[in-house]
Amino acid sequence: MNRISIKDVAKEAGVSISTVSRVINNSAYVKEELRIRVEKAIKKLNYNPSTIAQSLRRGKTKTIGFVIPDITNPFFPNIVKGVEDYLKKEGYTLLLSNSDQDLDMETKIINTFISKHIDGIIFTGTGLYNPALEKLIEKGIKIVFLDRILEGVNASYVICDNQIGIYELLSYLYNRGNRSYYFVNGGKNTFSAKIRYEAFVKFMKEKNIKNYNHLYKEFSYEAGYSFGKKIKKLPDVIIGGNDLIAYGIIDSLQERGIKIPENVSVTGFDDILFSKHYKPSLTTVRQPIYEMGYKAAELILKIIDGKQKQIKGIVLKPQLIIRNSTK
Amino acid sequence: MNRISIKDVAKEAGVSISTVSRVINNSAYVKEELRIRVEKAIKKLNYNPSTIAQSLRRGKTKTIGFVIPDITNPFFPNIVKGVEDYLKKEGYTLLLSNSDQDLDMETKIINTFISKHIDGIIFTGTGLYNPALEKLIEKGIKIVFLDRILEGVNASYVICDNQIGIYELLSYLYNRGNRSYYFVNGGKNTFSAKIRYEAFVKFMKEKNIKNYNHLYKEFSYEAGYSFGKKIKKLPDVIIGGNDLIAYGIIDSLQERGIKIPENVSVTGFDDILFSKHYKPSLTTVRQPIYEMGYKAAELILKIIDGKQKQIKGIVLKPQLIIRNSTK
DNA sequence: CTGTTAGCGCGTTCAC
DNA sequence: GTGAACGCGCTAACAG
Repeated sequence: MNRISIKDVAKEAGVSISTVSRVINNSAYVKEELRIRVEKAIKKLNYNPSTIAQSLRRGKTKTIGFVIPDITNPFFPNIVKGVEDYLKKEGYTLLLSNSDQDLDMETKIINTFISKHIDGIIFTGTGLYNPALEKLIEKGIKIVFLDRILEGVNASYVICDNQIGIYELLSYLYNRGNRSYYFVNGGKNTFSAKIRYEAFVKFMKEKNIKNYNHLYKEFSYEAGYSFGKKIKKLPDVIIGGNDLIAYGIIDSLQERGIKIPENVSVTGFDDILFSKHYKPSLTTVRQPIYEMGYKAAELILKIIDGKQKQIKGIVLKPQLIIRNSTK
Repeated sequence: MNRISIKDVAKEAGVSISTVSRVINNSAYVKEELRIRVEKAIKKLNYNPSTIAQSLRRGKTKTIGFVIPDITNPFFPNIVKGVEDYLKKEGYTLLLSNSDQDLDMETKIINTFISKHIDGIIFTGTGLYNPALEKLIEKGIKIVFLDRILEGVNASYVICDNQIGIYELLSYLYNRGNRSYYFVNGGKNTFSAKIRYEAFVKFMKEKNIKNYNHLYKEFSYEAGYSFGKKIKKLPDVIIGGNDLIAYGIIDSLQERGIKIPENVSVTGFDDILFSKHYKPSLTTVRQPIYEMGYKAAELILKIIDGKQKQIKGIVLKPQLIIRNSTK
């Protein structure tokens, strides 16, 4: 249980602690001979510098907090991976925490992060405005919003262009002759659902389509499933707010003997891991999930390093993926 | 950018920093009046105690490191959730890191963890022996192995009883009249693959089955897919080393026009999220994934608190899940 | 080029 | 019951 400190190394090497510090950080020239002695001592004692002491001293922790709603939602692992990969590359540590879609938990996490002196935070919140965010800004902790923007909070963000995604999806379907649409969307107070809804309505107006419906439910398999169980009159296309919803719709319709895409087309949004293996494979809009995480990490570090002064929004392009759930 | 420290609070409240400290930690009685003044000051200044200063002082960080191979593998999100949920409940923080199945990365992570003074580590490694683990033990950092045991390392662990899982699966299949088996397994140097292989062979011997094959590949969809593309003579059952392998096998066989389970039964292991929605839905062995994480977190904290002195192995029971990919 | 020293924010004696 | 002072491990400024 004996933590080895810089003192022990100094003693072992017969130098002062500052010399050890210099060797560790390569912060000043140290005579070859001493450096070697220090390095040997470090090896011998199995010394690891204490990050927490360094952080206390430097006033920076090289740690980025990342708040996500739920890691078990298949959308997030890849985004986390993107964040982590970039941060690791830059010598930063990721502090990840699930908010479980709960505002209080979100607040708690933010406070923990503040206590832990994180240098910056990447925020994929529950979708509702959280006053704790002000505190963050007040303390000078940098923020990047990821996958959603929060009204009233003026901060940098990385999102995917949902409007274009919906537009391309609908254009494709429209050009193939589909004329009636049902949009089964995610939760009403989420950024993604709202923005997709807007893009949907805009397209309907643009093409002067009257035969359409829209419903806010939830971004889950079950939401899609329960919808598919009940729907009476089938439109040409059912748009799932995300892939999970589409899966649920497909399964419930198939159980009712309805054929996809022969009787009705079904689409998703996200292109998560299994969408290409679904039966039928899912026509959907691919978000560059990993890249979104990667870019967000890149952006937050830029802001922290002062290389990015103004607020910046990065908007990534989605990609229409045509598979076998549509005709 | 002005961090508020205990000093500021003390000044604001007109007391000494020790009094503030006592209020924060409830470590000694403080006169009602002062306590209230301190609490007011904390509120007013929006003060959060510095965890890193506390850690430095106390010599404990209330942080647990968790090494996993890859968060984008659908097996892991739930296990992470289990770990995180328990740790949060106990006021601990989780430090998660992906090793990307790379031994060097693993070592790097361990060193980072040591530098960060984690109090304990939950370890789901690449499967190969890592000398850096000795260092951990040497430093008195507690370890719990999760989902795998490492030969030669004497430490506590939480695993699922793979043998029973395989046994029950095979018994079921055998009792239904299946007599020839092909086991498409994960990577040769992983704990899970080895132990499942052993259980498989044991059963074959026990029932005196001669008509069986075994192959070490990889725990991935692609591994299963490439196998299914090539296999000539179909056995009664193809056992996938995990669900992903089974998915790949199913898809490739179906593409060849082979019907499942009519022409051949296919099984998996794990019961990840999509297995119940697969087509056909997958017969598999469910591991209590979330619970494994939860128990591991519970165990590591027990060890840290000194409530668990001896090395302890927790073995969770799997559950046979019969669905439509077998006959 | 190297050593001495102050202090980052906090908890914990030890006096009072 | 409360405050002053020390030190956790480290870096940065300063002195030599």
